[in-house]
Amino acid sequence: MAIRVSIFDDNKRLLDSLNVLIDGSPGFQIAGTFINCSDLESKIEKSQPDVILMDIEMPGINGIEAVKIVKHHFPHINVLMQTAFENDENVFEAICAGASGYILKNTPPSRILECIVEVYQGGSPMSPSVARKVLGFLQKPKPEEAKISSYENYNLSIREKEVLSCLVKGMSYKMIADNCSITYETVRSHMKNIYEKLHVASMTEAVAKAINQKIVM
Amino acid sequence: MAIRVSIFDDNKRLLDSLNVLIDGSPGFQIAGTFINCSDLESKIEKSQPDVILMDIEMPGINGIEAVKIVKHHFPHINVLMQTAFENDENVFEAICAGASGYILKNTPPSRILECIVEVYQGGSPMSPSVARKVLGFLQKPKPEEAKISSYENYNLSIREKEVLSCLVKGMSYKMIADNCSITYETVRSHMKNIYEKLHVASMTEAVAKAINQKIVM
DNA sequence: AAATAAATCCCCGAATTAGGGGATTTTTTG
DNA sequence: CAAAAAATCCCCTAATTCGGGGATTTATTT
Repeated sequence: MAIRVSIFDDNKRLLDSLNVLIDGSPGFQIAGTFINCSDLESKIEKSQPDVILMDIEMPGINGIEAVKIVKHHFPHINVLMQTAFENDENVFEAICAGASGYILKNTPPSRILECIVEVYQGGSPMSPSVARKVLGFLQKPKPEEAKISSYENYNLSIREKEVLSCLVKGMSYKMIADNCSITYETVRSHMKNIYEKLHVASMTEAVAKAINQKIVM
Repeated sequence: MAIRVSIFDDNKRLLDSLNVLIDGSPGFQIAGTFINCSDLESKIEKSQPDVILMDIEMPGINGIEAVKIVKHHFPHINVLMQTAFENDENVFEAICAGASGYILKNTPPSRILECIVEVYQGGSPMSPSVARKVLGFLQKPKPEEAKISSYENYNLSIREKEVLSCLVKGMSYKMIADNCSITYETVRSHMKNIYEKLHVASMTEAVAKAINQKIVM
């Protein structure tokens, strides 16, 4: 049984050549070709595709919005994104939106067919340069965390961090005192030091800074 | 100039066949073949590879540990991981460790050569099924966030959100009143409503919840 | 048109926090 | 070992926040 493919691309010429390519290849069948995403759901319901080939740059509803809609209403349909430009935000957003693959428009026709099959089989073909960006998203978080904890080291003492984390949980001085088995006055003392080290002057500021700067987890 | 490739694989037979494949292909050159990662740094220094083909499952230092060492001492060398099993943890860890590509052992020889070139050129070739897992890592966090903002909709009014965001910035009631051009008492009134909607009873709790639940940005 | 929600304002008293002073005892470290 | 840092405790006053009451004027929705 042939893989049914619907294509969304505002470039009429490209749309046609993809149509010819896919429909003319054994094992593939064009379910529908569309130059925009208006009335997207009915277009999909009528064409009943197994795989959608989606251009990112489109007037009106763009490819990323479209993927969100598709995955929301037809989660079983796998979407292969196609783009001329590979900028970080687009790649990231498309993936988060639920795209199953991401290839560049300069991908050779034979490879496009392979990618459609791979997507259909549950894989996620990506152009190597796109894949590198994707790996970057996963690898980045590491150094950032390192930066935060090394760059802005407020060098709070262990007790101070403990008190601060109690504060973030919403405890009052009294509760913190109880929790840490120290007196109210000691809590106050720690708080004063925390304020000085964090350069803040209120509980709320301290909490906000503690969370945002990931001083406490 | 040929791409210099070093291979690490504990399977002697596979190592030999990869050696023959790569060294026998134009544009490629074997820099070294090794059945384990002991004394890794000197092995790399002596062989001077452009790309490393690294098996994950190895006795002693495994492939993931090895990547970490490689990327730490020779960040310019791109590592292509190769594995028989594609379990989530390995994929994730290898990527975080700094691997540039990740292919399965059943990848056909011609494709392996392509992948080496892609890695060498700064791309990140991945077997489609691996890529799908990688996308999964990025897509997972989303639904959580979506849950938080849709599931737990505290339906704060616009003014309440405004007040809350001032609070998160560390403002006092007075400052908020000034900032929003309302009286101190109105701020209090909003705060009471916020506390009720958020199910909290102090500024600190409100701030912590606002940040953690991403109610304000 | 009536009901609901949002936004605004007011008062009181009790509780909590902030800022300014201290001081003592452990640890840690040069 | 001496100096520095961390952790503990205390008092006073001023400022701020919290939990109860209210009330009025706009939107918004039904």
